[in-house]
Amino acid sequence: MTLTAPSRRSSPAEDTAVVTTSVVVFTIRGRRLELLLVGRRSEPFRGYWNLPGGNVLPEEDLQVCAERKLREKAGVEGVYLEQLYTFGRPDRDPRGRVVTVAYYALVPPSRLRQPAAADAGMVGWFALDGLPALAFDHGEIVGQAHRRLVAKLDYSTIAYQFMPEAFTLSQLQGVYESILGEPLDKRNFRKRVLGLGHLVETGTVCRDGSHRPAKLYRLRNPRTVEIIK
Amino acid sequence: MTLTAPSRRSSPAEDTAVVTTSVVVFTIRGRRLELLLVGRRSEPFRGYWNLPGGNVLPEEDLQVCAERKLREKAGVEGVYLEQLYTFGRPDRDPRGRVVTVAYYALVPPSRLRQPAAADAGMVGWFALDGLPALAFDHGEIVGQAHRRLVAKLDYSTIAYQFMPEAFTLSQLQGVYESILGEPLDKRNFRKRVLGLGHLVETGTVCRDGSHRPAKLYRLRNPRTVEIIK
DNA sequence: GCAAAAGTGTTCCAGATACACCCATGT
DNA sequence: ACATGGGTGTATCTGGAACACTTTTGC
Repeated sequence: MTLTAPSRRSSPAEDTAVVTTSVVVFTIRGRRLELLLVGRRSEPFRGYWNLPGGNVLPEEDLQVCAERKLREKAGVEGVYLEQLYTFGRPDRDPRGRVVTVAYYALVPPSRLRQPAAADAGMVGWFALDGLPALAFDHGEIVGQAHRRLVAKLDYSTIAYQFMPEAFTLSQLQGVYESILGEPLDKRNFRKRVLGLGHLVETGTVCRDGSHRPAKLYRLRNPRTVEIIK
Repeated sequence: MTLTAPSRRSSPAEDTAVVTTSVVVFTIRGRRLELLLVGRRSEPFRGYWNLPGGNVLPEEDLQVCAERKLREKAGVEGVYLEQLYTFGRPDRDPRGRVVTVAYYALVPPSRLRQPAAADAGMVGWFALDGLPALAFDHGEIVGQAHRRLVAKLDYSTIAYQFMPEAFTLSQLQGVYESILGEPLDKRNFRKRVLGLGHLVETGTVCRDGSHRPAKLYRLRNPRTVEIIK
């Protein structure tokens, strides 16, 4: 039934697969939604880009594996990370059976290390609408991650995960507009977002140009994503 | 539960795992949401119930594996089946590293075979609020499946997947009430559901008691689940 | 004629949308 | 003084929620 009895599992390679995690790491830079890719240096798909990821270690939890990849490739920890979908087509990797548990992560641009590469290897940030050809089925994974992100925008507070500790309402609106790809009405946006009561004024302001300073806000409950409406 | 793990079959050399699928098979019988469980005849968790599922075959797609389990244990094909989440805690199976890709399925009660068991083995339908203790982390899987189902109820037409070809609005309302666990207003329900335009009258009626016959409806696009609003 | 479920409209309220001007600052 | 983004209120529309009686049938 669910599992073959241990006694019958004579050949150890039988019914096993390599399990990996891949992470779609999103950030927002310059009002554009971008994601992190890693250049492949070996076959298959040498010279292509793919998502950061790798094998799940024998005693490692799936989520922990994704966190590790995030640390190794993006150099960040403690950011929003959610399981997305599991990809397991038998032919998706020419080397053999590989089942990939995909995650997506949201990184505030303020948390990006300056050389985006943490460990060795070629890594780079790419605008979502301007991706190179991706290895394996990673294009499909990216598409699914983006759809999930857009869907969650309007029934949760997930967008706040792109924000630094303190931020202005205009910055927050910019994040929404970057993900949705369309402009929003300023007054309605502010009315709605303040009406939800998730934000509190810090009391400080942000002066960053020759114009009126903007009030800074912070989350009432940082680190939590709430379902709204 | 106190099983020793003498045959713990982690393969330290290779990062491989046994990959299985498990399926939370929902149906609605007698205005109650029920799901299919299989009795375990061997250790670990002998005598407990668990979800139908089993190893993914070497050349088998994950979804195809779930469909196969659905056929073997529930005796149904072609019903709604969606990937739910992947469970991979290193210690979730005392025999070794097992990564389970969980699915959930919705079966119209009209499609249930009379002896619910297709192949050999003890299987049974259980009301969601009255489940026995489940093996492994299957209780957690069921909880997540139920939450997903409830969430999808009000932004998709997923409930229709429980309906036979032709059905009355009262039957459809009963399905919603069973899943949500609360009564709905008849007029508002009918107004909303007819307003969406997914249903068409068949022209026939259903006489099933000493009262006015009910109009039968069918889906404009059966087999598809649409996102609403 | 009575029991039992089918069928049907209106009012009300809340949340979304559309829309334009003054404010505080740096140069 | 002027350029720049910050900040604010109202009228309207739309979709959801509350709510009770008539209709058709079987017995």
